[in-house]
Amino acid sequence: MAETIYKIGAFSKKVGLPNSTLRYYEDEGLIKPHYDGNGQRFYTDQDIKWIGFILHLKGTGMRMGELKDYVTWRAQGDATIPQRVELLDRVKRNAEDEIKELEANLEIVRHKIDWYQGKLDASIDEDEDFDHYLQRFQ
Amino acid sequence: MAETIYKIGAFSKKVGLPNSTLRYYEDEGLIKPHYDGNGQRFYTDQDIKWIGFILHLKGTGMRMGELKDYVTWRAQGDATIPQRVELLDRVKRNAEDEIKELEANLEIVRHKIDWYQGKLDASIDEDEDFDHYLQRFQ
DNA sequence: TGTTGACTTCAAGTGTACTTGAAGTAATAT
DNA sequence: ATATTACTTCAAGTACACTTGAAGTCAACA
Repeated sequence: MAETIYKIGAFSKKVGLPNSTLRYYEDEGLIKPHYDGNGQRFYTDQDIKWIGFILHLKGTGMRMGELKDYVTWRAQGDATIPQRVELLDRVKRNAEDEIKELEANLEIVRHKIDWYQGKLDASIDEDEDFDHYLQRFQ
Repeated sequence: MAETIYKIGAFSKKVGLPNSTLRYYEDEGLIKPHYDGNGQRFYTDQDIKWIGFILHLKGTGMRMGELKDYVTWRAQGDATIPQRVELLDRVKRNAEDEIKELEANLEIVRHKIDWYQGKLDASIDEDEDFDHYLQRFQ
């Protein structure tokens, strides 16, 4: 089967990122599309996979700078695998911590919602209860 | 027992926010410290609790604008409880979604780490395996 | 052939949540 | 008394990750 190619507009729709972002990522060295005889970019299915992976990494909180490091290391071959693993592992731990924190804060918000809903049924003095409530989280 | 009061420096240490942030929050209407005869702010234990709650709300992703709404509604009394619950509930759902997304992305990163660690043991062709690996997430 | 739409580069602008700096007054410590 | 620290306001600056605008070239279709 022949290789499918995408110009920036088509690729943009395919991966769900605006053209501007694709150019920006290219400027930053995260993607390297090919260029045709007229100087227009085109992308392949390989690029779709790669962008997908980038988005997963970004989705765990990886920064542009770290992503750039990763790309650089990847281009340098297997010798840099330890660095890459270290980076991924740090990002992983950060994401895990973030989830824990989110869960904890979420728990407070859930309690507060419950408390308000109780208040909608039976009218209690707000200030006193709010204090009492908050004391549980100090 | 007499009421403990804190000037901004002491309060800053107590709640873990820089003075500048405390002034900023005040400008934005999130906190209302008292002022002494010399025009200097002071805070009470009430304010500590309130800041604590604010930080929990921010920790779930609530924006300044939403926080301002919340404060405004709170000042307006019980009639605005439905709005407050609606806001908290939206913030709650956003946080839950964010956690789910983080978990999903984290899963990809964990697999990738495992894969790299396998690669450190047995040398496999990177490009082929990377492709194969990525195909599982399309 | 013309016009619409997609593409190009490069610089400047945007939003969010602070953070820093300037310039000065007040309180505390030696 | 004086030096140091804490405080004040207000405006401007910062970081991050894009996003938009200007000014122009190229391609596709009626």
